[in-house]
Amino acid sequence: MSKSKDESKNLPKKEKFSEWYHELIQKAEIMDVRYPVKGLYVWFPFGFKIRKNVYDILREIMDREHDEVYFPALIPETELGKEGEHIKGFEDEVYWVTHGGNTPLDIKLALRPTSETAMYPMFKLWIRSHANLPLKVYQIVNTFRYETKHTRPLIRLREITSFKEAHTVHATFEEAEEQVRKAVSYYKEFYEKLAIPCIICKRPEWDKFPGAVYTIAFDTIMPDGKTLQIGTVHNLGDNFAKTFEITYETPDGDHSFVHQTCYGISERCIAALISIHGDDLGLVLPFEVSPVQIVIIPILYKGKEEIVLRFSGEIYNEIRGKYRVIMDDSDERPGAKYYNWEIKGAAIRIEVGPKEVEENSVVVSFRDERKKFKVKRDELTEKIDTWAKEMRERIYNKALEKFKEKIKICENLNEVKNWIKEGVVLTYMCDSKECGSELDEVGNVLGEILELPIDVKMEGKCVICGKKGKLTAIAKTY
RNA sequence: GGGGCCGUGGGGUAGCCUGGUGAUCCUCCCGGCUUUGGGAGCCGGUGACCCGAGUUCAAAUCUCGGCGGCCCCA
Repeated sequence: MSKSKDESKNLPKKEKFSEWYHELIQKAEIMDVRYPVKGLYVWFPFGFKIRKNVYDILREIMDREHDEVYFPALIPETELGKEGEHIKGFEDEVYWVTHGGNTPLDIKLALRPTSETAMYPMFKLWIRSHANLPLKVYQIVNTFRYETKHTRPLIRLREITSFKEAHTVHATFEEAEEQVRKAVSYYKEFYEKLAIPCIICKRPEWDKFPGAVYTIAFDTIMPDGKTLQIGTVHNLGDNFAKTFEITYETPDGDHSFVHQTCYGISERCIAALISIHGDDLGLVLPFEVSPVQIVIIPILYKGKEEIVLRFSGEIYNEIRGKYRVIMDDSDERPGAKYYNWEIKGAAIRIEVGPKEVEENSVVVSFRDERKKFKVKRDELTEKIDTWAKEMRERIYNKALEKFKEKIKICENLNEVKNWIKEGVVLTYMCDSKECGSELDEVGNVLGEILELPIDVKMEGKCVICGKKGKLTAIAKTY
């Protein structure tokens, strides 16, 4: 085996995160990056299966109290421009449809950068009385943003293909507040299932969603120490209600503006999934979302093919109804198959050779640990659920360890400036604008911490002025 | 926002400076033989100079523009 052969087959090491990510996306057949338009990528069948498994979880959570809907992708300029702050936040990155065939359109149509302005004129028609409230809907759609910065598959896209956006409407601000709390707990549950540790914080005033009263965001920490925003929850107050004249009749016959929230998660959740758990050999996925939960590899010695295939076939038939399982009886050597399924994150590998047939056992290996051990044939099926659960816990704990290593509590500005190059800074910040913008020049102020998977004191002295401050995260961001 | 580098079979590359040979090597892929417990071997095969304009007898190579990609700094 020559060195050059090795290099052309292997992934770059994960320490070179940017290269690793770029190649893994292709080698694991998640996305084809060769589509000839900047910022647009193609989902391969395998990648799309990951997407389906992940979004099935998200959908299950949403379906508990939201109805799924679909609003059009085109928004008339007249609606998009109604909310002043909102349009200011997006106008530089809107794609416009200006012609129907060769005929210029009277009113230009925007490809949705997000759907508030598509939905809310309709909400005005839907909502008439307090009996119509609350309204809770979601949709999973593509959205378009003309990104001028460096685009990256799943992370910075011109077409976001998988934006789950929920929109709710309530009678009062307090009810909207309650919905925000629920949304945060839903997203927490979602990311726990994906074994992704998150920082939950309240975005500073200058970084909130355009048109919102406030924004709560989920960020995770990528292997290079930069953070990735992977979910947002906005309390819109009655800002949009006033713009779009969404009112309801109260029980005593008055008319009031509604209060709204919206919250979203995009395919960045899959970027996080891949980046946080993957290793030098490829994808590592929690059992629940892996497209190949179990792969059976028969080891076919000459003359023994038949007994080995029969034995592994029986196992395959026994578990295939319950799990996503593949029997790899292709004409490759076992070692090559191991590598191929490791890059794709097959969670459990079962090896069956002549020895196992004789002993009535199998050899099992978990993708995250890569040790091999023997299991009795009859005990195999009943153990899978337990293994899956333990694997998710191991993966989460490992992710949490790495997460902790990249966070540091900084006592002074110098420490902040040094650590920002390595990872996420936690420090204390007062609510004055001056201190905020001073810190925002060092890194991006993610905001006041609401929740963290590690124990830290929530209040302290502002790192700039020394007055009373709150625990705040600062980081380089994607 | 500013700067730099690059575009050659499906993937990775040599060739470009100094224009002219049958465009190099690895991998993938296809067919055959053989083999199978961590990327086997041998034989045979398919497949490429980003697009457009220009210079020239002649362009992968030089010039300009477009499109696309990568990296660094703010």
